[in-house]
Amino acid sequence: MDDAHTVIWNRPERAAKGPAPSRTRAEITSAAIAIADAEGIEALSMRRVAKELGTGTASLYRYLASKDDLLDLMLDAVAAEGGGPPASTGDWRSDLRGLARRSRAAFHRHPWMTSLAAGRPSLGPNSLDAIEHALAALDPLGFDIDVMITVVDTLQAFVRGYAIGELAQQEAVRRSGVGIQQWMDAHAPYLDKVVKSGRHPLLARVIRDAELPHAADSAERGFELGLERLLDGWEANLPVRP
Amino acid sequence: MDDAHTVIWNRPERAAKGPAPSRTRAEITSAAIAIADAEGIEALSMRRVAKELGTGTASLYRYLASKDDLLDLMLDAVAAEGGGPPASTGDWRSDLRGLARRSRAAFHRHPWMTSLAAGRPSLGPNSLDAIEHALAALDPLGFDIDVMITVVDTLQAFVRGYAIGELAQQEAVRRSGVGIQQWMDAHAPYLDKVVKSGRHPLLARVIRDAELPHAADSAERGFELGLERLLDGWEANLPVRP
DNA sequence: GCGATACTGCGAACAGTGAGCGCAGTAGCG
DNA sequence: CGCTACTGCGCTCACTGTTCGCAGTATCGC
Repeated sequence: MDDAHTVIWNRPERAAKGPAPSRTRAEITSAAIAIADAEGIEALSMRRVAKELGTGTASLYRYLASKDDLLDLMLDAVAAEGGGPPASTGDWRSDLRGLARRSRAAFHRHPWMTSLAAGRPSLGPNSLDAIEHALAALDPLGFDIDVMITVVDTLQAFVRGYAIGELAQQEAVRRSGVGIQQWMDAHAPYLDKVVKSGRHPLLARVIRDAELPHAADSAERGFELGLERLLDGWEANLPVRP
Repeated sequence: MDDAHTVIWNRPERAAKGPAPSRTRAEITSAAIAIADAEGIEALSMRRVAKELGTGTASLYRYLASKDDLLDLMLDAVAAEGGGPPASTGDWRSDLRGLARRSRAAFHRHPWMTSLAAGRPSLGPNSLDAIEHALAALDPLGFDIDVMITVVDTLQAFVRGYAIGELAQQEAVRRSGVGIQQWMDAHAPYLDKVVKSGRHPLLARVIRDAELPHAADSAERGFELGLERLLDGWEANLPVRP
C-alpha cells in the first residue's frame, strides 16, 4: 500500500477485500492512551501496545503506517473527549474561556500531551472542530478573518504554553522515578545558592515572599488571571461597528 | 559518585583529584546543539555526540549523569546566546517585547527546543537570569510580587506556545524526510475534503480568504499582534499608584 | 618521595526500541 | 471454483541509553 503518501486522516479504516481486521484504529488508540496515562509517554512502545491488545507487534502496522500516526491519533482522540465542543453561551468571552479551560483540563488529564504537542500540527478532525467553534464565538464581533484566526492562534498558544510550564516540574519528578520529596531535596541546595548569591533579588523575593507558589491552586489562579488579561487585550481593541 | 541525587547545576566541572578531563561540559553541549540544529533532535544520540568529539561514548558519562542532563544544558546554553539579557530601556513594554522576541528568535534558530520544552522546568542559571530581567522591567509598575510572576509566566507561556505552533508544520515536514511540496500534496486531499464538507464554514473561509496564511511573514505578524494584545491586557489593569 | 586514592577514558555488553520482510491463512469478487 | 487482496505475525536489523570493569594518571596526606 502506498502509505507513505497517504495522510492518516484520509486512510480508509477497512479494506475492500480480504478478511475483516480483528481490531480497530480506535481500539489501538485508546489502548495507547491508557498506557501513556498510566506509565508515561516513554513507556509507550509498539510492543507494549501490542501486548496490551494481545496481538503481535507487526500486526499494528496493518492499521498505522508508523508510530507517528499513532501519536497523531492519540492527540485527536483527546480533542474529542467530552463529546464535541460545548454549546455557545452567546458571550464570546465565556465561550473562549470555556474552550481554554477544557483544553487545559485535557493537558492535566493526559500530561503526555505536552511532549506530543511539539512538531505536530493539529489537523485532526476533532481539533479542527474546536478551532471552528472558537471562530464561531468570534464571528459576531466584526473582526476580519485574519484577526479572528490570530485570536484563536494566540489563545491556543497561551493555553498550550501555560500547560507545558505548569506540568513541567510534575513531569520531571515523575520521569526521574523518585518521590517529590527526594526531587526537592536534590534541587534545594542549588536554589538556595541562587537565592543567597544576591544576583537575583526579585527572584529571591518570589521564592521567599510570594504567596502563589505555596498555594495548592496557584497554577489554576495564574492561568485564570492570565487568560482574563489576554481576553481584556482583545476586548480593548474590538473593531468599530459600522 | 552520588550523581543520582545531584542536580547538574550543582555538580563541579572538575574533580579535586585525578587526571584533568580532556573535554568540558560546554564543549559537549555545543557539539550536541550543532548536531540537533543540523540533523534534528531525533539524530541526537550519545554515540553521535561522542563521534563528533572523537571520543568514546562511555566517556561522556564522566561529564553528565544522563542524556537528560545534556538536554538541560542545551536549553540553558541557548538561553545564554546573545550574551545576557539586553539593557533596560526604561519602558516596561519594550523591555518585555524585547525579551519575547529574543525568546521566539531562539526557538527559530533551534527548532528542537520545542520538543525539549515539555517536562523540563527551566531552572538553569541563564534561564533564571532572563526571568530576573523580566521581573526587573515590571518592578517599577507597582504590581505585587504574585502578579509580577504571573505576568512573566503568561508571557513565557505565550511565546513558548506560539513558537511550538508556528514551527509545528515545518518540523513535521522536516521529520517526514520529504520536501514541502510532497508533504502538501499528501495533505491536500484531506484539507480539500474538510473545506468541501461544509461543516467548517469559518475554517474554510480562513483557508480560502485569509491573507495571513499566504504571506511570508504571517507568523511574525500574528506573534507581534498577539503580543501587543497580551501587553494591552496587563496595561489596562495596572495597579492604582498610592 | 611515595603509596593510597580517586579520578579519567573507554571497549564491550545488555535490554529495549521502531520498523520491514516474507510467509501462512482467509474472505470476497467474478 | 479459483484468484486476488488482504490479515496476522515470527523473525530480524540497526540503533538506542546506560553500566561494568579495567588500565592508566594526577593529586593529597604523610
